[in-house]
Amino acid sequence: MKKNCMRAIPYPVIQRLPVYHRELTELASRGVERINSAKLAAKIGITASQLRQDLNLFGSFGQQGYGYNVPLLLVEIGKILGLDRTFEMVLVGVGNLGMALTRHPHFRKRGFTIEALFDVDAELFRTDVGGLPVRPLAELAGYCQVHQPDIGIITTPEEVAQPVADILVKGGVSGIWSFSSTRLCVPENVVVENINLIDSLMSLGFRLRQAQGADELQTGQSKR
Amino acid sequence: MKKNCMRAIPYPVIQRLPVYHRELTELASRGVERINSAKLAAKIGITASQLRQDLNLFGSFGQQGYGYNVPLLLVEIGKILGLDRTFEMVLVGVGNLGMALTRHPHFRKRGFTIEALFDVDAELFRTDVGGLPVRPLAELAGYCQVHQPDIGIITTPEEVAQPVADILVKGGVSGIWSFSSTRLCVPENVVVENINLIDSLMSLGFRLRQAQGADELQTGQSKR
DNA sequence: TAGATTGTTAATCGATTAACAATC
DNA sequence: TAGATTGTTAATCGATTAACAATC
Repeated sequence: MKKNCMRAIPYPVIQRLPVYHRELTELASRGVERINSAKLAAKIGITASQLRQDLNLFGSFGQQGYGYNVPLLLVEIGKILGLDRTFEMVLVGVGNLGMALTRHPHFRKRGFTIEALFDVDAELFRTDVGGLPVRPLAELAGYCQVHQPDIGIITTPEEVAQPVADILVKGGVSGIWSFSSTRLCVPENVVVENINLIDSLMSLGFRLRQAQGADELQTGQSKR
Repeated sequence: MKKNCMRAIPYPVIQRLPVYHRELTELASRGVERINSAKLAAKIGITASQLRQDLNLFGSFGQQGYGYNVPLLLVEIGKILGLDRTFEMVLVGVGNLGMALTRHPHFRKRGFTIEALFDVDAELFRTDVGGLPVRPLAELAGYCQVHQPDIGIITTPEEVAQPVADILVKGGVSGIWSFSSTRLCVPENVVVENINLIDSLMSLGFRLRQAQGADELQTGQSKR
């Protein structure tokens, strides 16, 4: 019983979908057949209301008085997430992080495969990362024309993130997974997902201080 | 003119603070002396209202009719983010990602320094990553007692993320920067910042499909 | 002073939570 | 059938945006 015309899904919901998928995978692997929203939500750390609200954006997968069938719900969420297809990716910037991502085995398992690597450093052209040759950046545009990758991964230095994004966009990728701090300018039909390590660390630093500040207040050692 | 007692800062605000800091750093480096909320907000891609609202959670840093003094605001936000201090970190799990993070030069620049590396793989004990020796995991607890690191970085396989977190918590870290998918159970005084690469990629995949679905609708090629 | 722009209050919007009728 | 639990509507909460008086 699919929902109508798929209105835009709120970003917070999108972020929870992989979490649901992982939890259900775990349950299914343990042979659990059936679960209700209260228990599943508790495992994830959200309310049952929110879980049901989220699922019902996509359809009605449960049954009153019974709950949800684990394997069935797992399949449905997999479909929603597009795990029934594969995404071809190219990676630009074969530094430490780029290499680590290339060698990361988990992406392929979920249907995200890195098909080609690009860099400007001629030293790297001889090397081989995770079984893939490193190609000159100059070949990126041509490669995209021929192979039509879905996603471009940007792990370059800041200064070239935007120009690389431009090449990828011209090359026709539909999505960019960027690890740079630069807010990329791309046409609105291109989706950008950003992972910003420094920002994440700075947020952590802030919250750390805040927590410690709170501790101090509790122990009566406020700074003011 | 500092704000009173620092109520809990909403997480969305915390996430924007590093963005403000970066943009101001850029402006300052170009020698810009003064900026108003409208222009700064436009650069970042938010509303002027939001920017002013955010800043005023921490104090009044601007001046009516003038705007904000760039170097001054930069310093203030640096203080808010705790960039006037350093955070000592230990990293557990010296795989591809762990090594990449260790060699990443930007963290140190912002006051986040990785002081020690731990792993279970005896092969690694001989190697040296970014000038640091890799120590046996068994030494982690002892190391924490002696050196009192602020933050523990977890880049281990999923299965050991929680046990490692437990050791770190016992060792007295105030924050954990985790790259695992496991939702870590820690006492509430310990702050966890999670970066989940697979989830991020799956979100991107979903949005990609959604965007492509929308395109199809536009061109009249809906699937139903 | 007049113009610009903040700090801050009020209005809107969206997401989360609560409640409950529908129904398996 | 009676009990359980969903799907869904209504209420609440929080964050964003708009508006404007204060003021440099």
